[in-house]
Amino acid sequence: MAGSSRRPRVLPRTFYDRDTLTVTAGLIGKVLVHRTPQGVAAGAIVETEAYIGESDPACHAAPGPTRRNEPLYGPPGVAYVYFNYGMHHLVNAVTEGRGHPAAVLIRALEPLEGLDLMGRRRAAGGAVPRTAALCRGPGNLTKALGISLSQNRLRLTAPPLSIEDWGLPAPGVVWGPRVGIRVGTDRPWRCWVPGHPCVSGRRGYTNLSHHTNEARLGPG
DNA sequence: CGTTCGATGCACT
DNA sequence: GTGCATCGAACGT
Repeated sequence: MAGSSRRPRVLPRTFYDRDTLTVTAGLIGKVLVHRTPQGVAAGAIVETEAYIGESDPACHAAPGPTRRNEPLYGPPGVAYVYFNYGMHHLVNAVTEGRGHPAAVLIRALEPLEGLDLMGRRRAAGGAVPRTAALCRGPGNLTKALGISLSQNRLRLTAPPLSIEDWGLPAPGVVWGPRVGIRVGTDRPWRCWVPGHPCVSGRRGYTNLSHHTNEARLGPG
């Protein structure tokens, strides 16, 4: 089998330098990896959302260039991390870029490596979440992987923070409205693996497409 | 099962 | 001063 010798391959910048919805779906099944002195933490991406351009009212680029959203205007393949609600860090992969500000929010991972480390980071005095919940939700996955503003603007095409192809089978995906936003909710730019227990939202199987009328096989 | 609501810090107007 | 690309506990049905 040719695949048996396949080594993890870091996605090149050209992967991100494409239509954002293509990247949004393409990232499903790829692996987000953070290598730190504490150890390696990695998980397969199972849920993403696209934020595209100044005309998208939910995109941070909507007000035009500001100090915070500057990475969106830079080259693709870079991490855009920001701090929200006074306690959560959210990580995006910049796409297109170069004057066309857009990014893919990474919303959930299936934990693959460094589960103990993730559990320690998530517990923080409390109980350790079960495995499926370690990286469920954009705020939870950054905590589990140790991603904060220190990782803002890092290239995703090289360690310590990278997105890689580990040769996992490409899962089927569905599309639906983005969640957690108050504007731009009409755009079906959320992409996820239907029924996957690590997808955010009320329990894994409430995310089956037949429960979400707007869900489709394509973003429209 | 469902919905509401407080925590908490910072970018932006 | 306002409003968050959230989370989880605390409630109501």
